[in-house]
Amino acid sequence: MQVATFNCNSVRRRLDVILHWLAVHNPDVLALQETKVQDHDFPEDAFLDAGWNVYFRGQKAYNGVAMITRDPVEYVSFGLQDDDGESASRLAHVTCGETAIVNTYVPQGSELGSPKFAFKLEWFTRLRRYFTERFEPTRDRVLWIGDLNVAPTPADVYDSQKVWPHLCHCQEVIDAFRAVTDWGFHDIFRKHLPESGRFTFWDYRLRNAVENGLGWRIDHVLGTQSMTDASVSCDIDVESRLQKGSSDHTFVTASFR
Amino acid sequence: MQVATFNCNSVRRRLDVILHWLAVHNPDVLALQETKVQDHDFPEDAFLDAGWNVYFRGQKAYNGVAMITRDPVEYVSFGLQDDDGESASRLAHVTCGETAIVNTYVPQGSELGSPKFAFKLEWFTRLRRYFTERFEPTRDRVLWIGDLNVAPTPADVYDSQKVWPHLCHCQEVIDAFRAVTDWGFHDIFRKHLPESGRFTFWDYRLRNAVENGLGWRIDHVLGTQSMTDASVSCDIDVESRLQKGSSDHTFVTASFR
DNA sequence: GTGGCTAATG
DNA sequence: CATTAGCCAC
Repeated sequence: MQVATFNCNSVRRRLDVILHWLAVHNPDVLALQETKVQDHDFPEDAFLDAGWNVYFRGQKAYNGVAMITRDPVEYVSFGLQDDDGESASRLAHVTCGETAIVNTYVPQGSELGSPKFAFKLEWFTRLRRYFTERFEPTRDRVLWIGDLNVAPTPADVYDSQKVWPHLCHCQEVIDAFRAVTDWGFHDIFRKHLPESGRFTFWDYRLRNAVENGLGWRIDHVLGTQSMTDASVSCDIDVESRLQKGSSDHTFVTASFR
Repeated sequence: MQVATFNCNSVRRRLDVILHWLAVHNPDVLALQETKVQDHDFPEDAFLDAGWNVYFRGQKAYNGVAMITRDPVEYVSFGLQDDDGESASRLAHVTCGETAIVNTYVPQGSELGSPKFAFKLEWFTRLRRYFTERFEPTRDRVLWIGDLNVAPTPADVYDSQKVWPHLCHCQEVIDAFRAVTDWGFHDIFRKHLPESGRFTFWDYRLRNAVENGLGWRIDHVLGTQSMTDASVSCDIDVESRLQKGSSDHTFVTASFR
């Protein structure tokens, strides 16, 4: 099984990029974040016409998640389900055979110490509860993927000391993230690619950020023990980020036995 | 000599289209309207690097004219010169050898009877004065080209009766336009292509307008008697309008002995 | 429909 | 730098 995640920064703007990537890589599941489109404007037919199944939930201008799958899924839901549906455009959950895949777009947090930052911290807490209430880490095959807006170690940022403390690289956020992983997630990406300098996001505002290594690893592939054991490789499609008309993030792929 | 006119609807958006067209057609002069760019943002280098000379005057968001020439010109000026420079982004005047070429982007007029409509009518009056003060129609080789925002005869609109009275096809505007041509301009386009249904502009908002013949002839090539006598052919590049990423107008070309 | 503008977000 | 929205013009 091959699973991928991509913060596409507008699914409409990135439609050709995504369809091309799907055609070349033919994954079982592609998880998208920041689709930035309301459901009635989602380019559903473009995916259906290319032979994919697509499940999505979005809102105007911000957020939005989608799952593109080769086979229809047995289960799909959106949101943390502890609210009135406000989180629907940040969490998509599908079941493919024995595997649950939870795709999240964790709030970015706006500014350290801001209300949105508090909301981000809470979001990790709510997400931990989401997992504890639904799964048993020693029993279930669970993948947590997506744009988690956290670079959890110094190896995950181009210059940890320089950026610290940052929205995605500060103690509070790392602790909040760790509180989720402590439930029972392992970093599948790091199992296969332990060296530093492997990034998944480069700010548009930094020119030649990719060439100069000015990136962040904030898009993740995490899994329970059984998923981690079953994983055989991970990869970042850096080339795609170098194309013009690309998202500021790129595709991260994981393969499983 | 080959001269062309093109309302490019943003020279920045249309840069590739224009450079490609220049490379293929290699005209002596290409007159552009609606460049929609301030001078400090005009893509001058792109034309210079391709071996062209370029003279331009624009403003923010609206209007803007440019002359692209194979050889440097002996004279260039902008505007009607009866104002504080407000008309500079609607009139470019160059001299190439014995020939004066005046490229205008006549005000569209917004709405029948509006202040902008009155401004349009005035503009033709001011333009007649521009010609009378500078040229002698029986002596001088003068070309008047550009987007004149007038379809002067029923043959110049897809359905004259249906659209009448329209900003670009009503008695007042036709009379104002005729007052200029009466000074001494002949319709060089019509000398070579007398049949109706030859259009240079198709509204973006009408789907398949070109295929359905829903166009207008509002981009013109007019000349004094000597220019008209020297003219050998005219052509509209309809194909260019059918490409995606095209302007709503297309290129009109005239060849001279 | 397709431009460009401003403003906000990231 | 690159999205979105809402505005305006043609």
